[in-house]
Amino acid sequence: MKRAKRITIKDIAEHAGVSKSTVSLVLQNSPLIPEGTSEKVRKSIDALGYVYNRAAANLRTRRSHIVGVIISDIGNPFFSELVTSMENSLEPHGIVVMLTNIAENPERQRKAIATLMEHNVDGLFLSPARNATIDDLGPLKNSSIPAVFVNRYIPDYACNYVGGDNVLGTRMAVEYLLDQGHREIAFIGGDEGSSSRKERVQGYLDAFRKSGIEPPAGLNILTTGNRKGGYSGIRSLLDEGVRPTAAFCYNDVIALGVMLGLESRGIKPGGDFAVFGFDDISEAELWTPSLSTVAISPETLGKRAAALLLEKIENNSTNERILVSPRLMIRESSGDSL
Amino acid sequence: MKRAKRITIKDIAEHAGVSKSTVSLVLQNSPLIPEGTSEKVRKSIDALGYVYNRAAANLRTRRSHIVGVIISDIGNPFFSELVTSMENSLEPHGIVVMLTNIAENPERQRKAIATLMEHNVDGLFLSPARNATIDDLGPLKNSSIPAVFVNRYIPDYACNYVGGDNVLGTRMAVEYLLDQGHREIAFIGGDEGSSSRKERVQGYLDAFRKSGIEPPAGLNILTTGNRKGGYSGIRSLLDEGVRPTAAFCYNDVIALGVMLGLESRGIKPGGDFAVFGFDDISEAELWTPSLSTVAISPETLGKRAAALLLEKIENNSTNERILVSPRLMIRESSGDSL
DNA sequence: GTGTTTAATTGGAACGTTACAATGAGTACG
DNA sequence: CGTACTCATTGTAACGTTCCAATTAAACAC
Repeated sequence: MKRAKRITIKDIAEHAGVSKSTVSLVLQNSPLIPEGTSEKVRKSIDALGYVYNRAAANLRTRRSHIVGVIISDIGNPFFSELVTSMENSLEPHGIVVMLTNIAENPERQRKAIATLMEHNVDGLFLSPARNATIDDLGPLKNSSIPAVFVNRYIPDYACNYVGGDNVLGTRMAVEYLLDQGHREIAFIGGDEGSSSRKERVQGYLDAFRKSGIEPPAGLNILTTGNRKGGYSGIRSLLDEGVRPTAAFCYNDVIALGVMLGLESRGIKPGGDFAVFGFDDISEAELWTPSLSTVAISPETLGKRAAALLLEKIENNSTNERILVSPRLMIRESSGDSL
Repeated sequence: MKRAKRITIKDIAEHAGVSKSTVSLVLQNSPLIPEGTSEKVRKSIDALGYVYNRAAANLRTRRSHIVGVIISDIGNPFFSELVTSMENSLEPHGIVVMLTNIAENPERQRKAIATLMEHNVDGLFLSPARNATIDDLGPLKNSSIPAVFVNRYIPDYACNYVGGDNVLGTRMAVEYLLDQGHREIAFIGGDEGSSSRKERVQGYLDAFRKSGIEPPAGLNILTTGNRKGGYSGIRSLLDEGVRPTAAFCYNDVIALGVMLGLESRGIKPGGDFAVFGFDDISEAELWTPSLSTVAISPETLGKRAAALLLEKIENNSTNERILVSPRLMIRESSGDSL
């Protein structure tokens, strides 16, 4: 079956009795073209069912109107909300999103970057895989294409960055717990090496230090970043006989798992035990008990990131680093004071 | 700032002392090229930091290696899992995904289709907006580009389709509830006009009919498709004084809302009241009580859809309609028999 | 009328790749 | 030694746009 011949600008030029240059000008609605001509051309466009070929135009203009989005783990609702927000902010500018999920795999990240660059993206959002290093940036690292790192960044690599203020957010939450009278506060979850975990631990320690209280020992544990991680994390902690009164969790998903784990041991989160999360994913509010958490709205993050990238695409100036301040969402899971 | 001159196939041809045709052949690792030459070329590629320009190639080959994905609502985890699965199946084929979220808006759907077609996608996945009609397909409807409708389709429009078997799945669930002794079974949620709601209602009625039982009146209500919809839906039903003993919900998200709504009225889902969902999103299993539901795994759906689209891209044959059979996931929320 | 300005239109060279037909250099055969 | 092959390589015309310089047409001033 012969592939149907594509209708091109040239065909519609013939049909309308003008040159292809004129058609091109109409397409970009240039002020040079008087109403009469452009209407004639538009009629031919409808008549022949022409569809614009952006790839061809791209070749000439060096602007693809595509941005790449590389996400470490779309399974996580935080990231899917983030992507949605980016897409929403970009769509009005006629920019379309190429999405790649790398499932925390540096190898895939590398490949994704290469592929997106081959597709000529105008810019790139990158939420790098955990443990990714400069080498996992592939051809991006000595290219001039605008990139914005979101939510995570790569140590020792100068870049545009938009993220929540991890240190501040965690400190606020832990200070809140301290105010409530808690002392044995566990830090649960996340895995080593991620920059944001480091920052959150930092905030956790800062809160103690600023209050002149010695942080408890043996209560800082690593887990995988999903519900199961939180679930088994808290259980193994309890199994060791340690009995904290509160837990600050690396993120909401883990916190939900922690709550399930507590319940499975007959401990009532929000009643007997205070639980704090981080992210404010949409489940947080609707869970029973509702989850107290540090809100860095993925929506704001996406908006800021989009604005920043658009600006960098326009005029590629120096790198910027934007920290959006978190808000404390106090709900049922953090309970009343002791 | 002058935009850095792009390194092209021509530059590396010069550098390697061959013609650009040869370089092109190396790039496609053609068997015509002996090891020596290709190695020489590859060295130049590394040395100059060349990156392949797919848009240019595309112009010649008419294959973009892009597929478009249009999703009615990515906020819904079912769809984000679906997208993830598609992306995973496509990535090994060197195909990249262009994602557009249309937020159930037919206007945006139309625009999305047009934009993706301008970008020359090799194929299209489409989960159409509710109430979308043939007209909302824009240029797609008389184009020959392979499209696969997923999870929803447009009435009276011949197309490739991959979806769960809504009728069967719902019938299985409602038959289960009937077996348990329930008679006053509500059908909650979804909004009118969506084809999948119609099918699920169909299955609901079929179950009654096949058992020779008259379906209850006044228990079939519409809601918005999110948690809030389920929450307020069941509450307003209870407010009217109706007292069903079980609810089949249009989807899991609504079912979770229904459970919250029941609890807010002192009714214990799983104990006093049986709740069934549809979709088996990942929360279903982890909620308390865990949600009984009809599982159409978005992962399988995505895989099947990807396979189908790939095949259609290879050889555009006649339309196919694939229904994947659901599985019943019996968990706590459907309780014990009455 | 002629010359000058302004407004519309157009030809053709890019953009970076691939595909095809053509060329050249070996090698083998009779 | 000429012919016929094979194997590597290459020149060049596409692909569908945009952009620039050039052309034509129309409008105006004197």
